Amino acid sequence: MINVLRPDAPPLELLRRRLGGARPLRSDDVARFGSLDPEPEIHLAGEQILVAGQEPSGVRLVAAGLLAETRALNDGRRQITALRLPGDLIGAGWSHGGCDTWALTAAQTVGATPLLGTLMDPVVRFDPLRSAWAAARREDEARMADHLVRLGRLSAHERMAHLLLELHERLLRVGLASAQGFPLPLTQEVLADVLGLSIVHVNRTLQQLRREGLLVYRSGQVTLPDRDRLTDIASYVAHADPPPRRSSTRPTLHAAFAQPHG
Amino acid sequence: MINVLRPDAPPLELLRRRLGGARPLRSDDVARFGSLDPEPEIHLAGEQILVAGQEPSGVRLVAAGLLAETRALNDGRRQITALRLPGDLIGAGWSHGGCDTWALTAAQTVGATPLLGTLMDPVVRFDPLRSAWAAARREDEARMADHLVRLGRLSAHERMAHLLLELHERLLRVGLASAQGFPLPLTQEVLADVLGLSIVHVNRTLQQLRREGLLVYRSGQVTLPDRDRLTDIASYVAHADPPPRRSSTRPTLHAAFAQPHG
DNA sequence: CGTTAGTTTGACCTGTATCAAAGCAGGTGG
DNA sequence: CCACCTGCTTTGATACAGGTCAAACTAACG
Repeated sequence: MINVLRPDAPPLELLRRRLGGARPLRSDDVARFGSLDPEPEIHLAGEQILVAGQEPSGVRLVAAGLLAETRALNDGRRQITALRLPGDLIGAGWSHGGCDTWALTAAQTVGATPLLGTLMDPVVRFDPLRSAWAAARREDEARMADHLVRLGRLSAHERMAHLLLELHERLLRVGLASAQGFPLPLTQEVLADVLGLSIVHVNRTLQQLRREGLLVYRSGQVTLPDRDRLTDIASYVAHADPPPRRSSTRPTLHAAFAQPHG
Repeated sequence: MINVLRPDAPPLELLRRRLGGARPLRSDDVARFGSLDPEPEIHLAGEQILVAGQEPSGVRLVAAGLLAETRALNDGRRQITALRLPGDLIGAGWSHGGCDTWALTAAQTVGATPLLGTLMDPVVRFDPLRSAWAAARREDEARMADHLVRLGRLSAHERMAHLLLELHERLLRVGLASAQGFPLPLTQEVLADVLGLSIVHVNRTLQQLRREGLLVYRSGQVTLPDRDRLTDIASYVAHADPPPRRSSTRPTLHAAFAQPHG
């Protein structure tokens, strides 16, 4: 039924891969805390999963498919603040404030509240899973900062390259990508809403990447023939390993704000 | 010494105001958990406070002055991912991943690790301070989503209006703004780096707002003569009270991503 | 086959960036 | 007290990235 972005592994294993960032988790590291809800929920493509303002009841794990968190303006403009892939968590503490969550493709989610609830239990301290969980949260925030830079300071090309690399990295971790590429069943409209561009310009940007031999994108399947060059173009910094991000180039943030005058 | 953006209240009271969002905290709600470090730290304008990649040792409260979290690209482009005002927290769990933190003005921070550490202590459950803390984290995330929308989908004018309203709201809460305006000792370069615009364009945008009678900005002091109109222009949604953000206008996120073809 | 959602193309327009230079403090040293 | 820096703001001229509009093309789907 859900045949695209369906991992080869069961949800719990997916969560293990996802949370095991720097140092992999053993499967009992995860299982020890309990299990996921037995009954997964199925979402149709285009279905709304979480509503802005309405505090979600708990945490759910994306088991298959692709979700998006969106903000919409009255006039129809829309911004996707995050794409959620299999292995990602949504709901309390994970979804962005004031955003709706939609299924971009047919999708499947399973409840993870009890499992992640125990994780917060006081009895548990200094546990591999717990620190993995904290690391995952930190990564999530760092990716949001990435997104801010993408929207604020990168050109359309750089943005697209950057996004593709991010998705590749994330899908790779949960076993949904190969070294060369990954499935990406997205409309150009969705890409536009992620990247803060118009549909038409997304189209042209994709074409240019193709012309440059940096991208093959056919029937929802992305191939990146030259990741190094893309990385270079996008100033992409991987998050996989510990992120030793170098600091600012400009030596100081020139200050002296004593008495500006507007 | 630090005379701009210095609250009239001591740091602990500042924290109380800041965390008491929807329902105000009583001062002993906060004090009960301990006190802040006795020894505040002074930062010169332009000084770097936290370095990207280097996990900060704990949490600090901004007691006075203005900080920025930044990401920089090799070629000198820079994006400010967040402005931190008095009352805000920085460090573990609060600062954005992979960002440097700078003092934009002379500033003062005080350690809050022990206080907020006890807050996470298991013994404490269902406490006003704890839920205020959680709400503050949620708001922080929502503001980041705001920022994403600002950069991705708003025009220069809308961005500026939106930012001014946000700052006003935040400063108001900690008692640093009046109903009409607030101090904003920022360079146009900094505004540009927040809004993802060029310095020159920030200047022109400010001028237009002035011409329209929506903004007075002199010697680091902002006045907003017509907040309602600004709110309208920017599609600004306040965060102060519980945020009942209405959902998308477009009824569905048209899907059918079965087999797109790039 | 017609319908519908998505992609592609072309022509054109505009918001914002860039470059360069001039104005304006406030701070410093003579 | 003036003259000069220096950092910031303002202005003008010009270029370009990316938006908008409209229409044609393509491919699924019933």
